[in-house]
Amino acid sequence: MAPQISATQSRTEQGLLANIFLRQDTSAQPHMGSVQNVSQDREIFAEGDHADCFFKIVSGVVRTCKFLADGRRQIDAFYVAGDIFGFEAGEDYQLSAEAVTDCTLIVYRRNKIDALAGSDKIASHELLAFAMRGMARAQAHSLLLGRRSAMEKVAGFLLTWAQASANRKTVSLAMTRQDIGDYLGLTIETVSRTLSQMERENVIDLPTARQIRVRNLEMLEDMAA
Amino acid sequence: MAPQISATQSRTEQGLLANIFLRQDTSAQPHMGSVQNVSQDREIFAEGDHADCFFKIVSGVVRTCKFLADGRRQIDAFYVAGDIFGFEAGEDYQLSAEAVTDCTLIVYRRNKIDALAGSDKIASHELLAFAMRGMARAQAHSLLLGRRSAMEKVAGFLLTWAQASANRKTVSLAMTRQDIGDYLGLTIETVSRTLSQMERENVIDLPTARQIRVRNLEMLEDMAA
DNA sequence: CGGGATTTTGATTCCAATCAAGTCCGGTGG
DNA sequence: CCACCGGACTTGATTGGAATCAAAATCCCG
Repeated sequence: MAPQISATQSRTEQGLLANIFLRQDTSAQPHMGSVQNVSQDREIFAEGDHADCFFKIVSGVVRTCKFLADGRRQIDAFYVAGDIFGFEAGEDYQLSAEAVTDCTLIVYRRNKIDALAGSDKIASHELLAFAMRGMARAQAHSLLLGRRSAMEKVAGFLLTWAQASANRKTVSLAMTRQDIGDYLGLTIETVSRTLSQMERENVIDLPTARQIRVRNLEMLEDMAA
Repeated sequence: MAPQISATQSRTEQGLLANIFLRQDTSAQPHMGSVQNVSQDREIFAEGDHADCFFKIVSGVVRTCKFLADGRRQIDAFYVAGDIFGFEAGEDYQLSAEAVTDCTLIVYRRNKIDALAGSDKIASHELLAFAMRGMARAQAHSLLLGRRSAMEKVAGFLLTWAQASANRKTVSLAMTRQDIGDYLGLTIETVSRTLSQMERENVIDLPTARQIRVRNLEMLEDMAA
């Protein structure tokens, strides 16, 4: 199976990085990255596993998360088509990764990276840019979690997805309320109530639970504070 | 606002600094980094400033933070001697940086980095490692903020500093309760109450407000969940 | 010492969690 | 096609933990 990446490739920062690894990858060099399908809710890797691979998403949505002793789950990030995840500083994965939806992934062996980073000027530069943007993403998440109301968190979350969405008016959420709650540090009930309240205030429409139409973007931005 | 640095020294740094950037620097290359002193609570750079410099701490503590419209402040990170901060992916700083204590910093011009990253294998490799560690740090902060009790947050915070501290038994906090609260998403009252409760439970001693002696590390680790 | 900032402690309020029913699909089989 | 099932979601009532409001105690630093 030949990686079908062109459709999502041009997307954002990570597309740049992908160019490095994938520019010669049509099907002639399967060792550069093999394709793997993962079905919904399946684990891709677990916290503590040896991090010998990293992944690029062709299609689908992935979450990375940690599980606490008492069963609580915290989601660190969601990744969509074009994004790279599982790229670790140390030997082992610090987080687990799971498929939010059925996914198609390209798997890369990690050992190639060190070689590339040292030998290829452009590659090393873009690797650095990728890591820096990962840092910025994690920082943005921290800022979304600290001392903010449920309304501000949910509004911020929706804005992120609205911005990523091609059509800014309607956002399709691949994840459940539980996923959103575990990402924002809220319960499913609070997420649901907050969305309902936004609907009552004519900021959004909820045609279905997973479809969100932004009626008043400006008001939504104000809510995110 | 421009970096208001009560500054003076401009000697070359001699080895305290990033081994990568300066490993060949004995005294022959003063252009590599100048030294600056910043006094307590002074701003080092502001969110939105053009990010033409980054910094390495020789001594003192620095916080990076964001200010919300209503005056709330969120601290993203604390940096101590040896740490590098202000290293940005984009053109501008995403956060402000302020001196928690009087600080001595080494200032690097950012444009040198792109050159280094491309031309020097070892430098580019270590730059990448730095960025990846920054990502891991930001992720750890997110995990500390999401759906955790005040007790868990404060315990986690203390553990971080206890681990960094040479003598693990006594932690000297450079920052105020307000700083800790703004880092953990708690009020000063809650931070104070939580520390008091830990003292009542014989987990820590508080000889002074800023000195914390860990009496029962294991219990503290349990509290961090 | 003295005075202001920082920290601690106390009383009350409020937002989100928890507990508890419902409701709404989306799929499946009769 | 439709009735039913089960999971996901919404809504309601109550509780609980941290915020807020308020005041006292302590620590610096001159």
